[in-house]
Amino acid sequence: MKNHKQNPHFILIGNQILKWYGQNARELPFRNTKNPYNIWICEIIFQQTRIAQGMQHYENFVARFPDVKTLANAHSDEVLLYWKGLGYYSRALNIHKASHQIMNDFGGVFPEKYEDILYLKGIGKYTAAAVSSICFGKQIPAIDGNFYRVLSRIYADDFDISSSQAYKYYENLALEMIPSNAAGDFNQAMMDLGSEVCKPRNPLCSECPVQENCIAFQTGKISEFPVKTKKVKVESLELQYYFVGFQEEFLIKQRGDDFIWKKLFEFPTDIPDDFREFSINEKIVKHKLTHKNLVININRVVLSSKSQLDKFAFDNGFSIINKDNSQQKSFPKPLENYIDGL
DNA sequence: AAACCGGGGCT
DNA sequence: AGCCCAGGTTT
Repeated sequence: MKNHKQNPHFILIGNQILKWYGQNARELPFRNTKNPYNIWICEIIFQQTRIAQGMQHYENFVARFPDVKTLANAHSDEVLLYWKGLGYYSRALNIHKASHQIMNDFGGVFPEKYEDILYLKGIGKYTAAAVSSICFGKQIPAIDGNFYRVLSRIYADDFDISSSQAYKYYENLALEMIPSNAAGDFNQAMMDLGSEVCKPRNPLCSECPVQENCIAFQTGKISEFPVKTKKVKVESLELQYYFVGFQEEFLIKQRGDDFIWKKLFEFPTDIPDDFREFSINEKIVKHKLTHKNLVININRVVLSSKSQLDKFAFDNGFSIINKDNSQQKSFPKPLENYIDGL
């Protein structure tokens, strides 16, 4: 690995990026506050999630849960409901757990120490650094995908950014680069530069404040960086569901917190043998996740009376929900689509 | 250190 | 069809 500490320009680069940010910062709702609660929520929502995709969720979430206490007092099912469609549902459950940690371990006040923030569920080094720098002025770099991409291009680093060494490497580099007393703005500058200019594809190098110092650009090799060798394995999987309904009501059950779709609601995955002969395979839905290609068989069991539905639910531990109330539960996307199409 | 995890948007 | 995204947790 190269040693950039001998590069006399890295402080200059940090200042160039910060100056660019002063003139080109995106106007985002959470840029108007340094309230750690709001910054925390937005950082979690925007983990692995595009700004445009998560913006409405952020607005809805902080409107319903404006502070730690409100969040801690809510039921986890309602927190999940506000997460519907975002994916990585562990994030919602962890936010809820962390709100309890803040109430119990920090007297309901969001902690200011980096180590305390890192201790909270769902907060790793990136998020702890982001909150620390933005809300509390700590001189800590928040290393995210944008950071890797921008710096790997500037220095034409050809080592794998998904390797565990990359974090330490860029953390050390960033510490030399952050303008003093401006870590929060610098970290956000890297996010904006990475998403608006130094984009994964078709970067706008003509608008880049560090174009002259970017080795990848100067050597015409922008498209070769960052180097990422990790390949995503995609597994095919078949799921069975039985839609058991009568008139406007049907059966649901809450998932466990293992596998996918943690704590979301779904249809029965199995039914007693004597009902299977009355089920028809109504629909096959294909659903792509990042790591799994799902084939979902939705079988339908039509019952002949309300009392039959009630007995079915009681005997097998299912809950009954009315189609009109299904919006109040959080279903996986393909099941939500099925319900909407009823 | 490496594997795993949802969904949407983009090319 | 593959890649990416304001990463964290588990093994």
